[in-house]
Amino acid sequence: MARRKISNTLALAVLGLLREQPMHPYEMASTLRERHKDGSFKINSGSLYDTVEALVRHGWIEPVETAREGRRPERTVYATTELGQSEFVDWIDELLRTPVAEYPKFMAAVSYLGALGPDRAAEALAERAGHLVERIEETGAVLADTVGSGKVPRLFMIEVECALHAWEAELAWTRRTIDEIRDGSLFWPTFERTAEGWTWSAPADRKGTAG
Amino acid sequence: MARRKISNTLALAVLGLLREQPMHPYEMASTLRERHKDGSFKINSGSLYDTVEALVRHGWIEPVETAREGRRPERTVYATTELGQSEFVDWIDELLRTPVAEYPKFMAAVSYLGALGPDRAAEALAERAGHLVERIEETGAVLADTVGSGKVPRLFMIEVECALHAWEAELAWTRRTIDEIRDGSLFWPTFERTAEGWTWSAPADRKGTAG
DNA sequence: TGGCGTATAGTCGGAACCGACTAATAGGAG
DNA sequence: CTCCTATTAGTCGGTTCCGACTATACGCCA
Repeated sequence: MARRKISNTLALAVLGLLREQPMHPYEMASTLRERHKDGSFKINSGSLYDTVEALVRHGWIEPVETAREGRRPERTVYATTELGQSEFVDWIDELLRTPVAEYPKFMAAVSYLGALGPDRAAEALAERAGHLVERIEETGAVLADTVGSGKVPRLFMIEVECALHAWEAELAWTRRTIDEIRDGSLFWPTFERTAEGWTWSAPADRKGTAG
Repeated sequence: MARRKISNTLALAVLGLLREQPMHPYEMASTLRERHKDGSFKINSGSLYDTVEALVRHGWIEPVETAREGRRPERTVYATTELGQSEFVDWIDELLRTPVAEYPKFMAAVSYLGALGPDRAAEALAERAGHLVERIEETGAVLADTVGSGKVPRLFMIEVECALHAWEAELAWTRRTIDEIRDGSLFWPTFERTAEGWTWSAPADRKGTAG
């Protein structure tokens, strides 16, 4: 399976917007922010203009007008091509069907949870849990104010619900892990170097060896 | 809060490994794979060597030996410095405490779920659910074979449990959403351009408009 | 014994990404 | 009316990242 020509999902957002109307890049960025899509797409001016150029190179979008108001910088307005629209749909389809490996920073840190020792680890996770609660509340408020009040159809913000669900799961895992650390059910081994390699202390008289 | 000097978490993995023993980069990569840490860290030879160089530049690790066997390419063996070790712990602490925005591809695709239409969307999500089930089963088998059989302390693979939990949550959301699409409880509006902007069809006689 | 596949170890050039910067205008405070 | 800030619009250069590539050595089967 050949890799996609463009992999930055910001390009997906651009194609999605241009389905509605021709637009210039700056307007794309502000529209995405207005619609709270900046939680799903990393909007960065530099990347955005690079992405738009790449889309033009592949013939998925094309410039339709370059206007100038006063002596402000020129604005180039883009529109999608038919190729762009069909690629848009195919791309979404593929992204939905096939899970790909992601490498969240949190997972990396959890990998070395042991390095903090049980007390500091539990404390750090507790702080994270607090931040997650805030984030979940804020997101809930946003949903209430948009979908909840009927301003926006639910389908148009379904990804926010999805993210919310993911954070709730992370919060649940975090809390459970804090409890397991505190009540000792997550055993905390200690390392030691021996002649044959590494040894760690084990609960219930079990001894393990590696290397 | 100043940004970290090194942001690639692969550097974290390197620091973690060198805590045990001096090593050369190739060995780091194979050790990480052996320990199933390649699900939490994106291991890429190019990035790895770049990362190691960056760590040396910052004084977090240092070369301790350059050996050569036969006419094979030279191997440079590295060890951590004390600075490196303290940065390692601080970095983990920070990553655990502070959630940062991540932009998974799935979230991007879900943002434009509407573009597929209800039938294709449900079908695509169903395929994903199948892949997730496989992945969850495989991961469960790995855990059973390592932690379950007492070969490895649970703490050393805790991030695998964390990832498993996240996939299970994603699977649950995916299944729920498929159901909601199929039974019509996730209403699927249609767009139309009017003089004043955009209009979408709404359930129960409600009409929405956007600028 | 010669040829093929795999493991070892690392290099390199280009693509992608980022965020600080420029520069003009509009809007409000005093 | 002038100064200050926010908004609009986009540019640019440096860093990071990636994966295809090189090159040697080893095992094994025919």
